[in-house]
Amino acid sequence: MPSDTQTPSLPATSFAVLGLLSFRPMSGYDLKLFADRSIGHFYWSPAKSQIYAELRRLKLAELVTEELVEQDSRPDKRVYAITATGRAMLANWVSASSFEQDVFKSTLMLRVFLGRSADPVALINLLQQNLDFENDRLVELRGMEQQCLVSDGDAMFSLLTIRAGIYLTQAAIKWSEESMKALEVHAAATGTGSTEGGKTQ
Amino acid sequence: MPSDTQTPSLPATSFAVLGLLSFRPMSGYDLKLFADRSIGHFYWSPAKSQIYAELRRLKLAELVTEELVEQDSRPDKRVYAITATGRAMLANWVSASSFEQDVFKSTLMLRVFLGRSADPVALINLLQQNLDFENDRLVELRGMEQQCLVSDGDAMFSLLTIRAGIYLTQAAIKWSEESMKALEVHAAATGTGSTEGGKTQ
DNA sequence: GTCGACATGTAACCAGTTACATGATTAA
DNA sequence: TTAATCATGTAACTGGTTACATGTCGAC
Repeated sequence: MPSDTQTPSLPATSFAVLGLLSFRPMSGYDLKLFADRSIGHFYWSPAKSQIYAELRRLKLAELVTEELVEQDSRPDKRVYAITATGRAMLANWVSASSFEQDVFKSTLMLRVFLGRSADPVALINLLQQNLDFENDRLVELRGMEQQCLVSDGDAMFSLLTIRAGIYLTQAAIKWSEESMKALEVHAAATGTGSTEGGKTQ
Repeated sequence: MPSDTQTPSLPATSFAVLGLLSFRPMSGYDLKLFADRSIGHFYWSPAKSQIYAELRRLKLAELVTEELVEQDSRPDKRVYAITATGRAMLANWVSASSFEQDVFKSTLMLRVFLGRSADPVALINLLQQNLDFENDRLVELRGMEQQCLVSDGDAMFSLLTIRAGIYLTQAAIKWSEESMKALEVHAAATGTGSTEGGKTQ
């Protein structure tokens, strides 16, 4: 029936915001906090300026309603709630029959690819930084995984995305370790780096 | 010595192009082809319009030189070559002491996170699509890995980035399979999908 | 003569970020 | 009074994409 009455084709970001509002009505401020600690962990966190922009757009498209809530112990705020149309649009987008390619860009990988133009030791340092970072991230994700496991109810979908983060992080850790080893062998073989003289800066 | 005589702070894309030119001089057209089959496999492939734009920028910054090459069997072309300054800038960027966060955005993960708003069966189909895609990709990467292993010389850095792709893809495959299973159990438990009546569209 | 590879670009647009700007309320 | 949290936005910019536009040359 609805076929293409309208397909303004909103970007994924809009659906991210709309999707968060499907959990409960929120203000832009709340949304930013909620986004950072939910989809922020696997996807990304839009800047607050963008969240406010998305809310205006969603309101214009009548996918959410805006209500001015006056508070006495805090500044007034605008609370947004998803509409029936919004829920329908959301369900439609989430259950789409095909999906966009992932976007993945790693300047670390680019640097490694261009490694012949670099000091191997510097590259090893970068990989160590990355390893530390990914290890921390893994601990954090493990904590979140536990929280999901003890909670009941809707936690399943969160759990799945956390698991994605865990597997991806494990892969990154494995890669960093392996690459560091390879570069150490390479540095030793070509005699670059620490064995060499000064060259501090 | 050079400290900060200039740090125009070019984006990673500029260094990607500059880095490719460090292998050999190329035209914009060549660069696009080369990018797609090198950094395109792990990082991303800039649109050709952007490559030409980057070349203009790099030329302006005197990191590359432009030479008009007249051809008789083909249209004339502009061939770009990295300069000494360019090589220095590149080496500096590649061996930086810190690096930018990876950019990773997956609308599939977003959809899974918002899965409670969707038909589980549709979600399972999406995961199956993803699984097929990642499996193909893994085969492709394995092929590239073999090519690196049989070739000698500079192949090491390529090999490392291919391995990154392999580990990441394996993680994605594991996740897709696991998530599909979880969603099937969920669909069966809540009685959504195939057991239900019509609801074709 | 027209198709495909080679070759280079422009214009319009859009998603998204950072920095800036404002202001209420409360607790220290 | 001053800092922190709550709260909402604007302006300027940039990185990047798609669609469009143009043209050479060789092969069929």
